[in-house]
Amino acid sequence: YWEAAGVFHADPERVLSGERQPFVIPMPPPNVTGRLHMGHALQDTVQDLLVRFHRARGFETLWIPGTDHAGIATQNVVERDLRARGIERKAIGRDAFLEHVWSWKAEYGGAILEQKRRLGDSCDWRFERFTMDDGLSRAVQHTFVTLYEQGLIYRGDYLVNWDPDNQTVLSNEEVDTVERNGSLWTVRYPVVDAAGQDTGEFLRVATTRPETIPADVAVAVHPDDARFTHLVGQSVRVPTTDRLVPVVADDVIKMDFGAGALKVTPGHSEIDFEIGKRHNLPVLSILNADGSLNELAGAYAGLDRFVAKKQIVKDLDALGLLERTEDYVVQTPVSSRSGAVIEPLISPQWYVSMKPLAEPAIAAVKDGTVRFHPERWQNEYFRWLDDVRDWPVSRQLWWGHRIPVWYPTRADGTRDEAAFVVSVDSPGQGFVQDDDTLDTWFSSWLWPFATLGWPETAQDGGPMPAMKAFYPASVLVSAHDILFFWIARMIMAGLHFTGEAPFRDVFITGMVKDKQGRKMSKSVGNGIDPLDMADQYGADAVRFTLATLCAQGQDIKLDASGFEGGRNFANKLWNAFNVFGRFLDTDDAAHPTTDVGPSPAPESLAERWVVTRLSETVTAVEEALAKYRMSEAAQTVYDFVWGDVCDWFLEVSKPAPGEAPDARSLAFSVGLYEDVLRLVHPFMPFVTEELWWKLRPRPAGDALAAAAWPAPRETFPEDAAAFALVQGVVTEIRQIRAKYNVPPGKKISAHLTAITTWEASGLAVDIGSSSEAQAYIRRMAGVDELTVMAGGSFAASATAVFGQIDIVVPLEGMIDLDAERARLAKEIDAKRGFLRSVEGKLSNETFVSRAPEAVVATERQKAADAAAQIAALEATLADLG
RNA sequence: GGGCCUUUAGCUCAGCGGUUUAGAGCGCUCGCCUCACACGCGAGAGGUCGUAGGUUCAAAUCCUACAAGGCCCACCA
Repeated sequence: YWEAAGVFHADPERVLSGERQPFVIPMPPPNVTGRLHMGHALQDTVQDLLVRFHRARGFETLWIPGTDHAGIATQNVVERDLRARGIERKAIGRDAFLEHVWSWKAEYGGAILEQKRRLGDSCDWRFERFTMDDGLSRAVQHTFVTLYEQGLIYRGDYLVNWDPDNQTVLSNEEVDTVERNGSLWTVRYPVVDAAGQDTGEFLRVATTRPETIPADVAVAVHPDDARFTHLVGQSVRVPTTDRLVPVVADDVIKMDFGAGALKVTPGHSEIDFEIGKRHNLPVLSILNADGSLNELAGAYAGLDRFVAKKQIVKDLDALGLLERTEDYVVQTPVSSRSGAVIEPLISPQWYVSMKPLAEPAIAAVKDGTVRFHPERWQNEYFRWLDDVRDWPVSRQLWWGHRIPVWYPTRADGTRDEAAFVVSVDSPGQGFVQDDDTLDTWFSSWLWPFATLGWPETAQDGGPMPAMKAFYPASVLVSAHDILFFWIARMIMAGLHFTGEAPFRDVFITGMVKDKQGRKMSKSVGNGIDPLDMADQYGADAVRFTLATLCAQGQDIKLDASGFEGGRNFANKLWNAFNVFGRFLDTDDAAHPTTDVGPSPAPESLAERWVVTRLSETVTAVEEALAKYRMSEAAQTVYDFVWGDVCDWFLEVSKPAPGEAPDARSLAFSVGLYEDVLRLVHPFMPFVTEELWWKLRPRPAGDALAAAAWPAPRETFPEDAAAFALVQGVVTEIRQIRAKYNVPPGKKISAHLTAITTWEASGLAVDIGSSSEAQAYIRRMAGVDELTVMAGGSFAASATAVFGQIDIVVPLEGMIDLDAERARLAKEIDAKRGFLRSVEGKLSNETFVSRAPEAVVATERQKAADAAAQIAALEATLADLG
């Protein structure tokens, strides 16, 4: 219904005309292969909460949905799928394979967004984008060419992280380091003289990777290491290959580690690569793309790297060159995708120069253009950007944006790699395109603006209307695991290509963990499926519970039973409606047939109290959401609905058994409940929408999802205080009843003597003359005979009379005059101290200028309240005197 | 090796630029199928705020050190 009515549509015109302010969230696009997990559910709950809240407040609100083509992940899924049907990717070739991927995408690619709709995500689905659709693809090509022209993309032979399983390069961020049990071998390298003869001396080298020995080009020692100074400049014989390599001195060598000497293998190790550059050493690469050894490895050629390792150790031992084998925990790099052990490998790849992009991105966060919530994540962000490395963007995959680089073909059919042309379209006949595709993040980093039409331009040459109206976005909601992959890069791309940061706020949610604090994962089987939970408890329950748990920045330990709380709350909301709703005239579809009319002004004490509480709650929720305190907002709503509306308002105002409410109070209840539904709707859209239609007959299209946030209502502080006093008296009497085991149905008599402090402290409540207050007390505390004496005596008591026994019980805490004076004096003292501190804060210029306005206003209010309370307390004390 | 986070009730956690009696949910105890709701109602028990110092009229909150647990980054072969 919502979607059919276009409730979630955002219209650029309303922003461009100045009619409305925009509020925009770009949804982090999930992988097309993905299935909704709890992390999505959490982030979507937060996003939808913010989106519905702003929509209700009159913002032109746009939540842009979409999916990511997810290069490696998708290629693997489809490849596996095909293999199960006996089809090999390489056998069918690139074009046929891509056709399979596209048809796979057509069939299954929409699943995750469907799942998000079940959660009630209020996206404008007309804006749905896919990172490989035409528009985004053009943006990607354009970006690559532009960066190349600006000198920010280059091709080079560098050591890359090679995944032999997927046979592609990975960025550093895609590589995890895990500890594995391995060995540290000490190997003897025979020292040779100038004539190439063994001197009989050995240089001992420690290594965890003996399979790379055939690629050694030197042995390095520390220049200050007296043990080896005589060897520097000499040569050693590389075991198993008998090549002669020099001994070099380099101060990165740690003298106290292993044997104090390092075998230098620039083709297969990062530090060695650096050492090699410093000493002008050649680079030997002995690995094939699939992880087997090549012909340079001599006898080991063709063996898999792990087999070769064992074989070489065995051979070294046989040659008498293996001195020692120790158990050793090896820090092993593995692919975060495939789990394969990563090999550092020399290979030609395309790189983006990151330093020039990083500098403006750092500045944008330093000067507050982009703000992180919680703030501490900016430190992580700076740490990464300060030390950012160039980004290898080419991937040896078929599924992705093909690199817009073209090579001329020579007469013999080979390509001239040196004469490449960088261009979106083919330069013409005789050119072939680079085989590689771009890293999947190379499209996602353009997401906030490429989804709005960038780099297309309007007729007048300016940005497209959607771009003009909805860029930059308001907030980005994500978890910290893609801070570097995505968030930082989006900020860089936004600033570089559009001149503006792509969003103002970044809200980083915690990660959802299992009950024991472990990451939820398929392999461990500890995941809780949000859709199962939605089936079991309802989507609203899932949403509300997640909002409740979404405290700023903390990871969330989730237990499936937690959703019961959300379910119970939804149920409470529903049942509360019945208290008055069952008195409405309805048709067969349970929809009201007559309108009870506009909500009348509050009359009774309870009505004036509840309206006041509503206003306070609305303000509190607004403040909490402005600060991204989701759990606090949810808690505030919960307390108001359950604690105030249900436990008190409905209990004191509902009709007695067998009676019906009068028309006026029914109209009041309907009006109040409408506001309650407006308030709860962003958290629980489904139940509230359903109930919305049960309150009044409404014209089609008058959906709650399109309705306004509760309008400010008049507040009645004195009545609110009076009602609070009634609550206090009721609670006191209930305690007495519980203490003396008075049966619940038994009516008792109560005699109250009001004490002066109530009056003097500004709460001028004369229960004795308020028949309303007395009625509430009778009803809520099970009292039939109630007598009240106002003022005069400071001894207050309630007398409970039941059966044959009379008991006189003092109302606790209200009798001892001296204690009362002391308490008052202490309270005045504390209040004065408090007032001093608030005034101090307010006179602090940095605080006043830097804190949000709402916070300063709250502080001023606190000061005013405190001053008033001090005056009241002093009056009371004087009165007691 | 650097950096960050956490430590508050039996459990999971709030507690925000220090100030009233440190809160919630779940669990627990007692009493209730009271005509919206037992997915509920009423009343309760339960806390040396990790430890030790310091600043302050005042500290769970700010500072220092320590302890325990977790996370991120980094080229000890």
